[in-house]
Amino acid sequence: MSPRHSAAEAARTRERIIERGLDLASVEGLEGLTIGRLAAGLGISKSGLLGHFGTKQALQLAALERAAVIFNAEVWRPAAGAAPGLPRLRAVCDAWISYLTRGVFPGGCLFVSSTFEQDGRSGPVRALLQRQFHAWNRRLTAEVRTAVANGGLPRGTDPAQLVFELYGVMMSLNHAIQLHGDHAATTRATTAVARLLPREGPAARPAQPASGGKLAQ
Amino acid sequence: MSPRHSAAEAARTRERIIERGLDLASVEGLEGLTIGRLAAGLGISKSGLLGHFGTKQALQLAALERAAVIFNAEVWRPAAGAAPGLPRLRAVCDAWISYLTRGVFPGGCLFVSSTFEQDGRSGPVRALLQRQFHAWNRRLTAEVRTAVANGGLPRGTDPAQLVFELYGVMMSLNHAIQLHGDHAATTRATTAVARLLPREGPAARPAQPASGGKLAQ
DNA sequence: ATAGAGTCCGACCGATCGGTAGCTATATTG
DNA sequence: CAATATAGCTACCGATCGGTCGGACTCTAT
Repeated sequence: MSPRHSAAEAARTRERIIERGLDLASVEGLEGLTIGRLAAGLGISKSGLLGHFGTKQALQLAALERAAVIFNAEVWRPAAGAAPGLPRLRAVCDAWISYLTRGVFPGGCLFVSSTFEQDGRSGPVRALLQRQFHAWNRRLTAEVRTAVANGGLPRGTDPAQLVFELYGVMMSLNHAIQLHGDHAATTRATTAVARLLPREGPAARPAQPASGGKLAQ
Repeated sequence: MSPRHSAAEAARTRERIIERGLDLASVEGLEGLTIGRLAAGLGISKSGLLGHFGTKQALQLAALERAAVIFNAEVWRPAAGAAPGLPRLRAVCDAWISYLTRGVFPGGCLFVSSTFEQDGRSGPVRALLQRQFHAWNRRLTAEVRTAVANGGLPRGTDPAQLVFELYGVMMSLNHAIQLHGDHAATTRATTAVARLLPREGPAARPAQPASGGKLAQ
């Protein structure tokens, strides 16, 4: 059969560990990602697994880095082709909602669950999470500023405020899907985003506080 | 000294366990609420602690019930005196924001952290969380309906949509405070709520998508 | 052909997990 | 005062935690 101790296979083993680890972590949390269970699920030994990372913490960090790659591919890349400013912002939100609705991670967005698990602690894992959120924050904020600059959003818009509210929509969506299995929340998230990112004409939409009835598809 | 084995003292011991357990759980999560650490922190033995609850799960459930009492006292009761409908809704949101900002639980709102920890699992703890969220949901939704009925909110308002968005604001606030220590988020949450719950005249406020500049104090 | 590097394993470590058994000390009840 | 109930203790259980160690094995470089 295939060689089981070659260098090429080792890289693939590392991949398998991280991929499976992501699924496990999104359900059980970064702390619940235990080496024994992960190894058993992969059919390898604990020491064989740990040989690739050294410590559990290194494994957690590797999982978070990989999660960022996936998030980027799922949420940012599909929107990268859109025009800078409001159109791209809307594309990002569409992809973001789709990413949460499809359940790319079985236990919900790994960053959301990890955040609420790691806040109140300290150490490299929490520090990495902070940096990752900060980076995503800056990307979104910059895009909002672009939208304001080229007229997509009204001049008085506060970028940090808008990003704060967009985060809220996505967290509420993640919560509704994961705890209640409520898929109607996808529509609500879409509606909320549509109200936060109005159609091109700044004065075109009266923007009811919570638009009911038929949704804005 | 004080008797150490009386029935009256036992009730107080139980109280101490739950109170300390709440603090621990809000930081470490409901799973990280381990019997050994909790007992050590209280200066009692594991078996002495477990005698009050029987199992860890019973302790978790007791902690959640108590958390609901505290949440109720912090968020609902201060607003109960306000006029039904929009005024009470605004009072609830004010109290809610204050509750999150003051850090009543050191690790952030216990329900928020527990939710993201327990989703993807099953069992009585998750079931209780679902029921508690559901109950709070119904309370908020009913209040929104009242506000619509007595003219505080525009007629087309979708209660579930509005509650969904309010949840998002609070989760985003909890996230910003706990992960980033960002207290400017309190102002942003207030701004977001002010836009979701407009002043009495339904057509009085143009409702910019993300009000910048001076905040609505 | 042989030496070295790297992969993976089984066995094991001390610590901690949730939980149990049996006991002592106290409070309450008669 | 005697009997009962119970709060809390020490000591312990099997399971699992993250992690270490030495060796078996495969590949690669010389």
